[in-house]
Amino acid sequence: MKSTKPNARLPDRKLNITLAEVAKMANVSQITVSRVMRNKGPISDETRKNVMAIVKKIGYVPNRIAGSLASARSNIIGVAIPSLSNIVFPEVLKGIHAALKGTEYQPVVGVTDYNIKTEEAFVRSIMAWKPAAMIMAGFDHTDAARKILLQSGIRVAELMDIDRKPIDIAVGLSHRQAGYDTGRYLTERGYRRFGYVGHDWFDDKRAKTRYDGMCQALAEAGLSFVAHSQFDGTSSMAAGRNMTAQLLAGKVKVDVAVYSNDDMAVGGVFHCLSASVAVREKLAIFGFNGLDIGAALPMTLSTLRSNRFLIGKIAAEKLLENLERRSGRVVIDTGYEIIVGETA
Amino acid sequence: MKSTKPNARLPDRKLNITLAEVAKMANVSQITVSRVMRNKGPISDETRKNVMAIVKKIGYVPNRIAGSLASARSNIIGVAIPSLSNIVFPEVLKGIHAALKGTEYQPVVGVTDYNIKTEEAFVRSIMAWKPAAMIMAGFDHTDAARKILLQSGIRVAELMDIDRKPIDIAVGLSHRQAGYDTGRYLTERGYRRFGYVGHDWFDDKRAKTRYDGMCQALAEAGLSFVAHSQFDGTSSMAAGRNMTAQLLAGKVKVDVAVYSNDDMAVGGVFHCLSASVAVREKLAIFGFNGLDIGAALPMTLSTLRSNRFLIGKIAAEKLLENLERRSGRVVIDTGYEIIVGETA
DNA sequence: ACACACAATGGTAGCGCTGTCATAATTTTA
DNA sequence: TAAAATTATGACAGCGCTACCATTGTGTGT
Repeated sequence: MKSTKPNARLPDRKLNITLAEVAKMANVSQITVSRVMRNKGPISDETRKNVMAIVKKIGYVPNRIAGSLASARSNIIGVAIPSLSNIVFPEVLKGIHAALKGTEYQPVVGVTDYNIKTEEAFVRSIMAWKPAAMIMAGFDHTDAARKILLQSGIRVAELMDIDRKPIDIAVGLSHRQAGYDTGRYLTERGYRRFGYVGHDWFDDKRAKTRYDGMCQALAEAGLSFVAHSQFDGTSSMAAGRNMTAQLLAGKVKVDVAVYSNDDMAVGGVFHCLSASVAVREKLAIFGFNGLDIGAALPMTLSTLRSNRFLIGKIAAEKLLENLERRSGRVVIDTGYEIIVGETA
Repeated sequence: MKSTKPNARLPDRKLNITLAEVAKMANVSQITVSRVMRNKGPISDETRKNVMAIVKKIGYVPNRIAGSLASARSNIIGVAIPSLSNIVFPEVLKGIHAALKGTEYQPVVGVTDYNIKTEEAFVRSIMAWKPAAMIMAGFDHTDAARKILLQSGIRVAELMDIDRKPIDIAVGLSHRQAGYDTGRYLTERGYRRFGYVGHDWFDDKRAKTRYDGMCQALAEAGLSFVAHSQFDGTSSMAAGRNMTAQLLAGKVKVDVAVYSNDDMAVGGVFHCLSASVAVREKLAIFGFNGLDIGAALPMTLSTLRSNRFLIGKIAAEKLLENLERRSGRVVIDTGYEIIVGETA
């Protein structure tokens, strides 16, 4: 025994109870125990009861690694999300967990930090576990990652928007349409001098798509954004506050500010509250996402609800519904809804 | 060939490239390829280059399931958290991901919905994957779960507080002490008539512990809470708003409200803003957690920073530092810090 | 009474990899 | 220059389970 080696195999390998031992104790074959554990194939009630009694007694836990190797399938579902900081993604995760609860499937989450190279590494690493399916939040992948996903043959759901062509399944909403509807809503309410308060579009292409949609709606009304205040980083309430201050300090006067999302918009409300700018009378505010905080604010936030929980839930359900990849692509629109609040 | 069987084994099993094929193509043995892939053992530069070229060429991805079975160890780290709704837990997850980034380990997250039976089911299910370690957010487990964790022999980190005795490693802060310090801070600032605004303690024992700590500090100053407004559910800004309204509507007048956490406290600030109650002059507000929103508010929130990210990060680092369970228990205090804001 | 279905069980051969030990070729040391 | 150490590689036997096929017994229809 070399003392330099930190560990030979598992500590006290013998402690691991195996199928074979259960089988011996129950006086049946291994395959019978296997069938009992998996509830598969015909087993007499008596045999089942005997086997289960022994399983309980000695605390046998099947080794899924061995099982997966033998059956060439695992109960793992890979989930790649860009960030955990933006509350939106934990909510998607919640939906996924909700759909997977009670099933045998386990989500394995990778955080990509908005980096498609990191995402590719995650995809590679998870593929080594022969996952049953994959969920990707977003449509930006490296060519290599896309190829791996395509060739794997397993189902792949790409979440958040439906404005781009998916590998297999897309679940989300049309951000272009959402932006367009936001523009329509605000022009119909009589706003004319539009300002945009946003965050970095590089990592958040969807914010850009919404912006484009809004521009279209404004153009149709003979309008356009007259001022921009864009933060060079990820969205946050603090950024929303600062960028709003900047927008209002500019020479061009605006009567409504459209924000890249609710975090930024809430920051805008906070700025107005502390700078005594009358929200709506002096500056109307419109967000995106429909976070809970919007409804708790001193004045409820006008925004557009994206159904993040639903996106995750439906995606996972759709995957489980049919784990074999079918021929055509599937696009599921989870929709959205304008929340008429007091700020716009 | 029976057409009733949906699939024999994996669809097109032949497409799965194995070690053996790489070995054959490279004219070396399987074990040599294995060593190249794992960067383990002595391999000549030439062999390595040859093998890697073929791996790249045919897109070989090692099957970790087979590897784990053979080596009796996996790179999975189980993570049990009670919820994804409370932003605190995604932040812990962030810390865990940060620590695991660049290592071979993959966290597998289970959400328990504050239910220890659900937690136990997750522990069982994850144990079937022979995880390298476990991270549990919280100390409440069923006896069965505790037994499984104890007997597994793997390292187990229990997060969030250090007021209770851990199975193996505890990482967090003393909520009792944090509560006590909150009490001291506020009494020293001259507040005398204390109100408590909280949420359900059943799922959140730590909130109760903080409350107890505060009571002790108040008692030492000859004081005590004169009013309570407790919400029968999980914390939220909306609940904080309503409960604050209720507190102020009560007969007993208070000059400071201590909240069970920042979500509730922010709700309190919102109520004051919309009901024109002068924060601090009429009602001082103190939270717990130190969320980002507190700093973005029209008036910065006085609160106590718990280092959630750090808790997750340190826990994961500590586990990796030594994956064999040692003799004694380890307790790591990640500390906290009172944030002196404008609300108290 | 006989073929035929079907329920209940078992034998066997892997799944794709890694641990262990063995071997051959080289270099270093005394 | 022989012996020891080191480097580079390979053979082989599993890891613990499940797919596949085979085998036995029991009831059913005609």
